[in-house]
Amino acid sequence: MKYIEVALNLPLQRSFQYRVPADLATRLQIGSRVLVPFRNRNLTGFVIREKREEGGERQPRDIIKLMDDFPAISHLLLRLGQWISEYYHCSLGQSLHSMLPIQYPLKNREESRKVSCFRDPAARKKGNVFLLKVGGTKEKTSIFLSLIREVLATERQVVLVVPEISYISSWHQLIQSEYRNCVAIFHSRLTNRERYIHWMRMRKGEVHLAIGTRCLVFAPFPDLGLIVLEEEENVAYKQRETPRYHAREVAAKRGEIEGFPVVLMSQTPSLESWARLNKGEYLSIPTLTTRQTFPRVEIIDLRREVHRIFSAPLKRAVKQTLEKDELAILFLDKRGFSRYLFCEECGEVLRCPNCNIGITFHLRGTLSCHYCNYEEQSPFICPYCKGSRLRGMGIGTEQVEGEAKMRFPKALIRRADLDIGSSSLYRLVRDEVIKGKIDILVGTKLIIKEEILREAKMVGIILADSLLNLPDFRASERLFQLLVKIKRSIKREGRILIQTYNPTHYSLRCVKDREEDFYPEEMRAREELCYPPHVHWTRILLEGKAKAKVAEAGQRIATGLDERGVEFLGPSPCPFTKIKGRYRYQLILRDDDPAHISSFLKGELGSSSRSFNRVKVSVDVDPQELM
DNA sequence: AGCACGCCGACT
DNA sequence: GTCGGCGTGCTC
Repeated sequence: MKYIEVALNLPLQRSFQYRVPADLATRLQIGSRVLVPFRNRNLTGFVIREKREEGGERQPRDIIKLMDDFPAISHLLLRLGQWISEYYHCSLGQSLHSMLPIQYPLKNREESRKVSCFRDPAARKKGNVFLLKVGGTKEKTSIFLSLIREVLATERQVVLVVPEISYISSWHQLIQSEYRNCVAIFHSRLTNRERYIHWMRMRKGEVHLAIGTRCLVFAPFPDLGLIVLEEEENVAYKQRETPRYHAREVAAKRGEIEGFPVVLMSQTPSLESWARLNKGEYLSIPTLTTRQTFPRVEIIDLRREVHRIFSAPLKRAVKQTLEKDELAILFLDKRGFSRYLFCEECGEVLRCPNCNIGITFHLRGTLSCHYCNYEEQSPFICPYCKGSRLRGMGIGTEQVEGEAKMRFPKALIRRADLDIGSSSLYRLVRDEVIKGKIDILVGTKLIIKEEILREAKMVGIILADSLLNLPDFRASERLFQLLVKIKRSIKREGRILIQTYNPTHYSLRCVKDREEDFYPEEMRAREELCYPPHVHWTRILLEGKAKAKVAEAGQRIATGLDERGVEFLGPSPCPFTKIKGRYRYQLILRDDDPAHISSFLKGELGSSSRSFNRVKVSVDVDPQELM
């Protein structure tokens, strides 16, 4: 091998050619990581092709060194990377780079038995995706254990992917008892060294099981036999930076390439997965429909209540819960005391100077922006008209906490939201909950986790409308999923009280009465408006400091889309029009033909993006967030 | 993505 | 007269 093509972690469609010095030629393979000179700096890249002779008119530069003792990426993972770069419209270098979150050189210390990472999957049957609708935690864990027993018996390895780090420890404990010391853990908060150790144990086949977050779909196991995703509908499975992949889609593709099944577990599948199951693209795994008694769900019509935070029924329910010395949870997805300050004299709302959105009032006497963390002292007079009648509008968790303290002075009340900060504080609250030290827990989505919910006897949703009225077509689905999760996780004889101004909404009705009615009804609503999963969406997000330029870039893209006959919406300002000083516009491509879209993105956008001066263009395929 | 190059406006 | 913003082009 004299010449090679190298994919670099740059937003460039092309790869680059280098010459391989003779002493390295024998050790270098497709998928090897190399250090190469690039302009005036050195970059690591992946060997994606061999070349017998140089293609260009000028002599390519030499590679500097081979990073590892063995190829970091198998040819099967390389194929997966190619699929990611095509489907999610990023460069191959970018997708390969995100598959290997290791900086250290990979050393093959003891000259181990040659691990075959390069087996031929052709003989294997096609990978299939199964949707497993689970009723409760016990059912979920028992099915999972029997699945892995089956696969491990065939000497192949198993990966369990969870949405976030906090889910890992309970699974680990569950598995430890049966599979001591043969489980790898993988997530972004490991140290470089830990990550290296776990990665190597997987790669060498020293462990047969791994639990971790999103990036574990790239686990380097030599002979992977199963990927299980827990809570497949969770938004955290979508990566927010390039490559903006969805772990569910990547897992399914890897299963197809390597010939193993993928199991999606959920109590409330995403509408996407439900639709695929109905079309026969996914298969279902029959479950032991153990009909268990569920907590009672009560919907409280706030229009008929005097108090907005503690309606009469909610107050009674909390009181009863405290009398029985049980835990009550009060949920509201807004931090702070008041959501914004409003001047009753001139009508102005105090806004964040960087983000142009209402700035949240906190009891510590500050106004803080929840998007950019800008903070200032809360003024006593209106900065616009010097009036003195500033009023807080909208409720936040601090206000709920305050009200609760006033009404239940003897209760031990804790608030848990991002304002109490780090994960160590979360663990503290969790441990207090488990030890039964807390009477009332007030919090945001941060506390909607099984390990906390299962200790609760009562959950009060302070204002369901705050989730329902978000400018996102998935708002109904997300609310439904959240409520069902609460319903399945808290104590059986428990109660859920949902306060709302919209008591007849189908998300609420279905949680209360017949859960299975939700999917067809939501599906109809989506079809009418051409929303996913009926069509695929691709979002083009434009960001820049000069508003006019951002809008202009949007217009130019719109013109290009028109010329190619791509069906799209926009350009329009995003619901959050300005974040961290940057104006934001978006276009939604909703063409049914992915070829249309990809030819546009590759051609028009790829070549002309540099002329969109000072405007950052990003493409998000199957977006999960449209704010 | 970076970074160099080259073009026009306001300043030690 | 130059410093430096910003648009453009290139990277084996």
